[in-house]
Amino acid sequence: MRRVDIRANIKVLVVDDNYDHANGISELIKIESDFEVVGTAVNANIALNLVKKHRPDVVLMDINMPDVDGISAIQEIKSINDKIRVIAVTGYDDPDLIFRAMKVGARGYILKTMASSQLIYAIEEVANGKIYLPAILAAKFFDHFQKSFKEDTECRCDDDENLLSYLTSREEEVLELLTHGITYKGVANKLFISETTVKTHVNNIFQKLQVNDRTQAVLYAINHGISKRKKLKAAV
Amino acid sequence: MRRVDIRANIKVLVVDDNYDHANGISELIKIESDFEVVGTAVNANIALNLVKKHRPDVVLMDINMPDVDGISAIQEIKSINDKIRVIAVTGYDDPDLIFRAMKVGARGYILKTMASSQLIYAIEEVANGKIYLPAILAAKFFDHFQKSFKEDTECRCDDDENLLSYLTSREEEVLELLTHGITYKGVANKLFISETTVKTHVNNIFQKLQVNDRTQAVLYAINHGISKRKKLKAAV
DNA sequence: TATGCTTTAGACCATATGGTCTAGACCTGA
DNA sequence: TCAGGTCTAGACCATATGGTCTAAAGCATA
Repeated sequence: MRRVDIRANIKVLVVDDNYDHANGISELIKIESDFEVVGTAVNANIALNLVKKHRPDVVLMDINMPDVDGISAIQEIKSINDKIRVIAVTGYDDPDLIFRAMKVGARGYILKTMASSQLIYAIEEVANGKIYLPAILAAKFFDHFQKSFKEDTECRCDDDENLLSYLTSREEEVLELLTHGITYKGVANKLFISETTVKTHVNNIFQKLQVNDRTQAVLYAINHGISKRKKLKAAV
Repeated sequence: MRRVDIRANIKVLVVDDNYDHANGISELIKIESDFEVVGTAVNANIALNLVKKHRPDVVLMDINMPDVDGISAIQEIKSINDKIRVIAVTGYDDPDLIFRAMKVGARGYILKTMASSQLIYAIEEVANGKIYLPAILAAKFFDHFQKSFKEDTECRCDDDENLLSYLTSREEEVLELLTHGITYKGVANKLFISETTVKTHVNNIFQKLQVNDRTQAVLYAINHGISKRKKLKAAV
């Protein structure tokens, strides 16, 4: 398949709440590329209708900083048809904005200040299944991405060296069962030991985790990852 | 500052559990670039020591698929000095592996099958604060990234069976406090109501959630996202 | 106005839970 | 062999928790 064929087939929808901007971008695309502009929209509703009607390959979605609905609009477009590629267009290179746009499914992020040739290139790349995220923006995205996980792990795992590590294997077993919400009697039956033994274990667990009751112990276990999958399974 | 100056200043540490690979890569870097290879390591411990000793700008970290410790190794290096840039080197382009490597702080991801010129380029880019993630890998990364968030929102909200919706707002409030692991007395104080009222609410909660004790109720609340519901409600 | 739901709160009782102590059996590493 | 940790399990006691019932006050709405 020749390059020209691919280009010619790309259907683009332009969304920008500023009517002049929307038209300007449309014109620019028509002049500087072979893409087919299937429509321009000045708000999310029109955009959604046009998406349903024309099934564009790529949507250029303006996301204004103050009125952040562009993010939700991306989400809605993706929910109509997940295969439609969305490129976020904005004047802001705020890391969190980039992060949120990519999170909800944008495949590209371009600044309005960038050259028009970049826009054309971005559309082509994204239409071909690639990600368009210029170096500076990629760096900001990953900074934010990594920071968000760092905070996550810091407060969950390596904070106080995870008190869970002080538990013996038997105690872990008991605590694991408690996280299913079963009683001492239930634990005793499951482990084939007496109820008083369970109580002994549980008291030791409380000591080690520095908590006062089973609920707190269970919460500690879940928050400090006795097993991340168990958290999801956790009965009831 | 001239380009050559920058290149000459880049200190690289090579980590690969295969001794020959590690040396091979080191030699390659020495021959094909002006970077300074400050050491090669065949395991995480040696790597960490060399990191402390030489403070490299960039660490090329081999992460084997079966023995995924490379991920933890990246984490440890970042905890020693967050400014050190790590590039993950591996034979696998598994989306989850890419995701996890970037998550813990890798600034680049390169496949062993890629050309040596790419490796040199990657080191330079990353040393200069950029992200190195080839188009194909970026696409895989973002697919995984976006999917993980999609599942998150889907599995929590779409079960309209969510018994939490039957709770009154006061009951939700009580349950929310229970998820912090506090006692009836504590809840009573926080809400300025009597302990017996709390008990009444709690009993009603048990009925509605079809559980038998507070632990199960708390587990239900967590697994069915009591906090997320609030956010959604507030938004509407 | 009447009905129903929510929030409040009490009584009464049974049992589960938690705190503390002691102690035997078993295993392991010094 | 001995010390120390783990797992087991009992006693005893205080209190927190849960089950059930009743009921008043406030509020919405049909």
